[in-house]
Amino acid sequence: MSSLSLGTSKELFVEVVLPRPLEGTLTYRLCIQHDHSEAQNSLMGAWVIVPLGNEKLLACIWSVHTQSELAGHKLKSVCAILHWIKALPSPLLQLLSALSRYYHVPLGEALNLAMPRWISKSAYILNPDRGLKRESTKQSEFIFEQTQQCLEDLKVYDDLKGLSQWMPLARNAFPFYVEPKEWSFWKKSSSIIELKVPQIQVLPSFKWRKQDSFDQQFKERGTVRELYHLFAVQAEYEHKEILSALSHRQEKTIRKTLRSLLDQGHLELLVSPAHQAFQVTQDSNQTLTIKDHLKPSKIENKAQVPIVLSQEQTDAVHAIQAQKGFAVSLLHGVTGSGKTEVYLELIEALLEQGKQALVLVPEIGLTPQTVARFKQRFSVPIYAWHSKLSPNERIETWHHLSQAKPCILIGARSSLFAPLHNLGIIIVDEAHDASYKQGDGIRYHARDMAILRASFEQCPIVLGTATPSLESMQNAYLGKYRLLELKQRPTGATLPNVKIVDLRKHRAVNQEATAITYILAQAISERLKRGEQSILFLNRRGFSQSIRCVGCGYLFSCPHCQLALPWHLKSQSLECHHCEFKAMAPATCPQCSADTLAHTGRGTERIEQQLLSLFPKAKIARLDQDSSLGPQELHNLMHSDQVDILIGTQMVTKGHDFPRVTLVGVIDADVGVDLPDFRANERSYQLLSQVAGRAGRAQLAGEVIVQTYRPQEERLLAAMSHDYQRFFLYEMTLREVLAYPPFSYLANIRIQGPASEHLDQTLQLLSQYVRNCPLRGRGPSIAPINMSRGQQRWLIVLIAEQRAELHAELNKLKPLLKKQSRLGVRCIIDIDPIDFF
DNA sequence: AGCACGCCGACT
DNA sequence: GTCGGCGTGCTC
Repeated sequence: MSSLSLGTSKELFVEVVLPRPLEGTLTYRLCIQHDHSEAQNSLMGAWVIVPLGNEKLLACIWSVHTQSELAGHKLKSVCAILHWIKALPSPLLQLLSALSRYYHVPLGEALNLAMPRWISKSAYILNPDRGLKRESTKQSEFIFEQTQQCLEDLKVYDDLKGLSQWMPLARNAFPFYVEPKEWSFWKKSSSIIELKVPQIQVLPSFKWRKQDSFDQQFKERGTVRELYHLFAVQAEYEHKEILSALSHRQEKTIRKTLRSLLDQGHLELLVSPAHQAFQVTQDSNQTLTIKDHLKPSKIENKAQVPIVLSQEQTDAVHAIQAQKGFAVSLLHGVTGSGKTEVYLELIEALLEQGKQALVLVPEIGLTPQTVARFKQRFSVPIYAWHSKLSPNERIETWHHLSQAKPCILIGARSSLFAPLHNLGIIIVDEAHDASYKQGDGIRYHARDMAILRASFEQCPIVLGTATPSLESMQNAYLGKYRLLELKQRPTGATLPNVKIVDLRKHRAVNQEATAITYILAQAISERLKRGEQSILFLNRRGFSQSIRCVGCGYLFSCPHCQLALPWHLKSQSLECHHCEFKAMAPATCPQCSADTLAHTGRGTERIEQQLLSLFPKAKIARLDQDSSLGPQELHNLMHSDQVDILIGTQMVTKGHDFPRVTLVGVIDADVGVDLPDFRANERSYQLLSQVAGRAGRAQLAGEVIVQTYRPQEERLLAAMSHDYQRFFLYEMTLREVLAYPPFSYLANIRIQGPASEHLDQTLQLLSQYVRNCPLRGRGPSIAPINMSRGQQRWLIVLIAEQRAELHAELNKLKPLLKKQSRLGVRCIIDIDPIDFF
């Protein structure tokens, strides 16, 4: 290299990942000022602005090199390093890379998962290209000259440049006055560029440059004079401080004066690093101030009563702690066996070592309760991370996590990609929960990615669940995971009694309440008398499954999805649960015009109605997606005894602890098992187990009554006898015979788009592929759920005995899918799918 | 993804 | 003769 004049400037080549569906990285030039050997390391994962085509994009540095094959060729340069956003930690880079390969997603798209996208509005940076030579069409020469002129006028340019280090500034964040005309000229002449980048709060301040020589003018005129007096006391003020010190003046006047002082060179503009800006902001309902957590952390156990773990719990904690570095533990404990105490104990030990903990929970719904529980115990900051965070909360959390101080992050799927810089443990709570699998976009499984992240972080990971997925349990038996069992409830509560009611033999209690047998009604009535609570579970919302004409058999179904249309009491209409379709039900059959329409099947709304007729004096609440009951509200209602009977869908099975519930009734234990999905049994088992666990969690003994048409099925019997082993052995046999996971590996290919020649062509090509494919394959078959507006959905399932085979085949197929995708036919690869619709 | 380039059909 | 459709390929 020729330009090593003083060794102060060095040219590097950086591989950059851009948020575009590009498979790999692109190479850019980067000049850094000081030749620190660390510089190269700190650049890994750094956030930068780079040019791509006509745009400037936020991107991430993947790797740094001193040479490149592409050197000498048309390489563009990095515009700016956004040094105030902490670089992605390298385990996260590794995770994205692995995810990209595993789920067959371009690296650039995977990057989106970890991008700091708290974009507020447009931000502006100085154009790095300005002053560079442009192609000499007359027009651009003209603009070039004008720009030069403009910059001459812009005396504060150096200040701005110093400020910027490419700091993006919103228009109103400029701390001094900018004429509207001037602003628009800057924009037109490309002196500044509009960007969509993560924008942070900027804390500009002003410094008086020449303290000794004050001009006469400052002693005379109003605002200038006041500013002079201000700066006589202290050389430097934050912009905000100046505004409040001169609050009797108009803000515009102050900004104008500041501008002129800047232009004359009396003032200097400074900007605090962003993370410092966040030290002053503070969440009012956070128990700790942020300043507190910046102090050397003192981890104290806030629990008033010392927590005594049972022998089983202690053993589990020790077993997990005995393993060094990366290790997966499967914590299998029945509901109420105290898994959370194990988590807390493990986390506490790691916080003491100065580490951070990540706790994954299935849905946002139960985050507040979990957060509360953790806050009760720990004095370190506890952050929640979910899609409903406001941009400000997101920015703050991001910066706090980056500080690498001990803290706990509790969040759903996406918190996996949060920039924790000192991760000590990952907990996956309710690890079997299907909501860990992302259902759209990048269809990753948070449980699996959590394991990968832990492996890159070299830290332990705990999968906690009462009903492990077959895959997880299989891995435990194969020795890949450490299996830890919690078999007892430390509170001493006994497991509930279970009664299975065969619907083929037992009639409904009366004509009004067709869904409730005499046995169940009797049990509810007893609870009412004793002042105890009951929960009734039915995994189907709405009033009825649909409406059928008894005369001709016509069934109302969704015109888009071809699925039965559930009828809703509240809206008095038919509502599709898969698309937006909604319609009023006519009084007569559209097919035979008879008035013999009748409701078929039953949903939670109908049960609610039947219960009201059966127990007119009882206080009844309903919990499902249609009821407006919030988690907090429900909690209050249940604990203040304002509810006698709670009826709901699977929402009632999650996370709650209601000590006064002594009866759980399952209205129909067979809902969902007839779906064309090999995991239907597993799901049903998990649901039933959870429901059964709701009864009798405290001192009062619990009872479970299950109504079913299939009292002999293993999923039911195993769930009711709290016998996971029994279910596991039974279901594994089935899976092995049918060669389904965990005995094979699946991928779905979803094809969707408007009906067209391209779609036909795609299907043709793919069906040809499936026929010649060495893997077992099904399809393309039309998906039962079709989308609205003439869209079609088709599905291909590929089944392989080895992971490697599957990936190899998909890699072969990918170019074709990509090509068709650009023809308006969306082709999506879904690895380890959980739904087959 | 966005965008430019390029190659064929219907219009001032 | 051009405008504009979309199929194709590239972006450092």
